[in-house]
Amino acid sequence: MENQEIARLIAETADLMEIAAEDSFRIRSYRNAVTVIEGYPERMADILKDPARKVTDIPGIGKGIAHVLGEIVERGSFERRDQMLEKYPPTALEMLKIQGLGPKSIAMLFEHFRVSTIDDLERICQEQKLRTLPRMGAKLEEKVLRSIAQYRQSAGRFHIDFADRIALEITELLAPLKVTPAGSLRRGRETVGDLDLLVTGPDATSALDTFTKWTRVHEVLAKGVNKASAKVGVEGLQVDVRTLPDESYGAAMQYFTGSKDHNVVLRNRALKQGLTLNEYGLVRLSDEVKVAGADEAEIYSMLGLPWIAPELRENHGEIDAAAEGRLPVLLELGDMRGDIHMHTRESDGRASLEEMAENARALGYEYIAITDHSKALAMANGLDEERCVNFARKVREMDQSQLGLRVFSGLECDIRKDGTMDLADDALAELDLVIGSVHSYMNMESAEMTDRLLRAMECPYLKVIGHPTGRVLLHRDAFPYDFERVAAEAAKRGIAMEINASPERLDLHATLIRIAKSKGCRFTISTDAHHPKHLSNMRYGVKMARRGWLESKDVLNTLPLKEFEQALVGRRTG
DNA sequence: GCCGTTTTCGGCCCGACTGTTTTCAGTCG
Repeated sequence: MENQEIARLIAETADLMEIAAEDSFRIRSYRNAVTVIEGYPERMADILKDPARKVTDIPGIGKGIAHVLGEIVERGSFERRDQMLEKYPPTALEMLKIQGLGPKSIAMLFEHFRVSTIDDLERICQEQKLRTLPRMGAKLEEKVLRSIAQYRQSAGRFHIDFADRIALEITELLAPLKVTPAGSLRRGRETVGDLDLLVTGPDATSALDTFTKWTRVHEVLAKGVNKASAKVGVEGLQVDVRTLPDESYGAAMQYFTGSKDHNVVLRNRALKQGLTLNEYGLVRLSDEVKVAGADEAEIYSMLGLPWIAPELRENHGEIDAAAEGRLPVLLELGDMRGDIHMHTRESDGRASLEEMAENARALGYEYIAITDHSKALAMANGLDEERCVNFARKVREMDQSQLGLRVFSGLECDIRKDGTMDLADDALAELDLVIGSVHSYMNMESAEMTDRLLRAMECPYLKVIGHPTGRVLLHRDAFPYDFERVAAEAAKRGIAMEINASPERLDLHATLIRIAKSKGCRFTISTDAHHPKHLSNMRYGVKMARRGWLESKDVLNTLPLKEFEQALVGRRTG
């Protein structure tokens, strides 16, 4: 049993305990254990097996959780979880994802109406019965119905890092066969509906057996000679594995990478040249001779095009651009020289400045900026003016030579409701880098939100707009505002737009990146890491930037240290 | 349930809003 899985079982139980109104501190301990276990570099199952070691030596794990771990590893569940599931059906957990409802309301709904599924909940709202419960009314019914619609829309889709992880696990499972993800994962879409994996190599057919017998496979949907489909993990991501002969590998990659729209245009182009393109190859119509198939680039080349990066294949002008030789030279992960949005224990991060720096250095960066939260985020223990100034001083006085890379003092400063910054100017002036972010009042009218952001940009110390649309993938939509106007103003003032690389956000997305670029904006790509392991999420931000047609020169944290400092760091009077 | 001890139990993060009230519980971040 993997740590992720163990953590999930405990987290679910904590949710159910909250609905059951159990002791909140006990629940917190469970939740704390979840984060510890998720982030722990060794498998809990292995530590439990080793008589020389004790899981209780891990901070956050005491006797109680140790017992729980033992039970989980032994039989896949534990006593309190079983008790909770007796009381509430597991579908009750789903309802926690609906905005406006918390554990108390869910418990009440269950008691009064036996509501335990999203469908039940929807019916109760439509029948206007929710409002008959104490402290609930028509507005809440509306809000819940809206949230249900959003929830349904995102159901069956998965974050990119999850799909990526599964793809990697299957690649390892099927080694030494060559496994390549195609589909939306290869194109770098921010969420993935199902995972397409192409497999080639000698004896590829046995790969289908290995795959369908894999312990993480939950349900086999179909299995033939060349293809198997299965739901993987309890999350139920559908994975399609196809085996292919070498000679059509390139054609299959091209075909299954998509997008559908890109492929339609490409096949039409082929037809005009007397060729037909399918998943087996590019074939000349006149004599049915296959002219390309093994190599993807060769297919594009035979169609008179340079190879087009998968991230661009959305039929958003990339085929014309390719034909006319004006494809961008896309940014690459290796171009990134720094990560300039991350948190430490000073606010809501999980590691120290030194730990973050050490891990960033291991990734080859030349510099980072530590940007903890400001005081408006009380729950995140945000910094007030005094702590902020002290932090800047501490960074200035630090002996950075030990760290092996340059650390900038920064802040992710809240943009308040009225567009003013959460901390006073004289405090912000002490910092190397100020990111301004919206974390509250996200349901403002578009015009109001536009004014708020324009006003924020009047602050002379603001250098970057953090996660500019506030979306949380599969959970919360972007807040509306006049993006073009804000982007134009940012460009004018030399304020960069952030591409937040967290797989939960990936904000900005491709369309807005292209709009912002057309307005003259420059960008930063950062992970918003709250833990050293999040630093590797940079690759998803880079994918998003590539989907937005960005080149290295568009992104400020590709610059070498000295130039980056000149471009973005330091005091400016406006 | 964990931690850190003043070794046997008390402390553990909180401010603000929202929708419902008519003084505040529940949700959110």
